[in-house]
Amino acid sequence: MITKPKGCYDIYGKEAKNWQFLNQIIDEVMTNYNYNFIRTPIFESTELFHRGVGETTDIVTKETYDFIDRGNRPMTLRPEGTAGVVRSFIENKMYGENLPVKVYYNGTMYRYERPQSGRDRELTQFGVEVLGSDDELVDAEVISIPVNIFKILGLQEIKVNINSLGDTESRNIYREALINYFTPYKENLCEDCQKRLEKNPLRILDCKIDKELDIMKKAPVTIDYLNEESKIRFDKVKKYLDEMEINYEVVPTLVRGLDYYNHTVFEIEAKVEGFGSNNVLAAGGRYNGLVKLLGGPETSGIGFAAGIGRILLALQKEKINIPINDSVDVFILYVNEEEKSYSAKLTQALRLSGFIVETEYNNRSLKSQFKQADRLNSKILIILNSEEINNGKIKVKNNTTKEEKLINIEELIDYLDDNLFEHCDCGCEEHNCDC
RNA sequence: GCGGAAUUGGUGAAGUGGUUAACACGCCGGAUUGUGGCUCCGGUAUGCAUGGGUUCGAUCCCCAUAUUUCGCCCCA
Repeated sequence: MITKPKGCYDIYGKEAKNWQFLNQIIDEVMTNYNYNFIRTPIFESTELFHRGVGETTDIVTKETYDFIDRGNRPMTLRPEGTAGVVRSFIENKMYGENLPVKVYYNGTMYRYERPQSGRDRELTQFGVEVLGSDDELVDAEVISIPVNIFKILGLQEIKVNINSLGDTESRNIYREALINYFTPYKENLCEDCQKRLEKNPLRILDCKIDKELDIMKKAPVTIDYLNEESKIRFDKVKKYLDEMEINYEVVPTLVRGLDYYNHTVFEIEAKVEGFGSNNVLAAGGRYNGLVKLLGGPETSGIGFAAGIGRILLALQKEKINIPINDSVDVFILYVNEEEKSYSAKLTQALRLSGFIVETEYNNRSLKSQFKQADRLNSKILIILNSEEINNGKIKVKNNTTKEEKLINIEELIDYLDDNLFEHCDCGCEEHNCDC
């Protein structure tokens, strides 16, 4: 048997319905925020990701899907969404447009990692990028997007963590302070942290092994190293979040892995029991240096990305029922070939009239067709009979009330309207109107 | 890249070094020869992930591979 590649998943059945529902919410929310959809290639030149992320990190050296195309060009399946969007921004000279440019994407990303709960090799993320504004209001707005989406979905057990890394100057001073602080205690740190001390000292604060050490608790905190300007900036972001009535916690140990982040960073965690260790549903931050790094003009940027799979997992763990339509309006039953032909004609006509129509495809017994109609939650049954059809009649059954009627064929649409839609008393022709 | 656990029909699973691999759900058919969701009867695995090995014989023991799962590293 040929199996799917490691760390990839088939989405089908009920899960596909949940998936579509979530995507619909995302589209609606992004419309309200007036963000435009952007679609960029699933693979880009390898250099884009290497420059954006930094050559030496583990990410680039062992965690991307790289290949050489037939024209000998080094290519990489995109591991994240930001680099492609920023490339597009630069290449299409969007910096000449009305700024800021506000876009959102929703697509698959590829990371060559060891799969575990909440971490796949092919993952789907949606995310936003705002390019061309350094305003604190944008920071707050970007954080509010996933918060609002989760609120609409009904997720309760989530937590918003924010922090500020400050501008480049603050960040560098802080980094030095961390190295100076930890170096005398190097022997006390775990093996991994000893390596981190040189490679990525900010990450030491995140360490699961060393977090109980006293030296951790007294370690320098980002916020104390912000210069005056960065501090004022961060205060404004918090003020706007307060105005939006968004609950958050300032977590000084929250750092992002990559160098291009500055100022605001945030992540939203699922806190529901049993979620596992990969519990960050959405994460992002400000990256004012990235556009320039990738060859564009000095342009501020901020964005976040959220994993579709993890959000669905969180919904499942919180036992939130997603309202999906798993019923059909009409199921057409038949027995003989003449009736089957009529079914072909009728399904076509009803579907074009906007009804959800099912019929029998396996020539099963009438009894089985009734069972099948129930399995599909059919609201109306149409039982075809050659003799009745030839007399211009058709048999219909309301599967809720079990009331069965023989009606004239011309009356069918009216019958379906009456039985499928609740009519209001206002006399208008609309179904389910709000009056 | 490192470590632990798992892998039996469409599904949930029981089980054993030796002729026909429980049970349940589901599905199909029949009882009811054109009206179902209850009941009863019958049917339903190219055979226990794949490839090697040990053995007279392996689904069961050993090794490898694949996939899944839980952690570590990393987390864009």
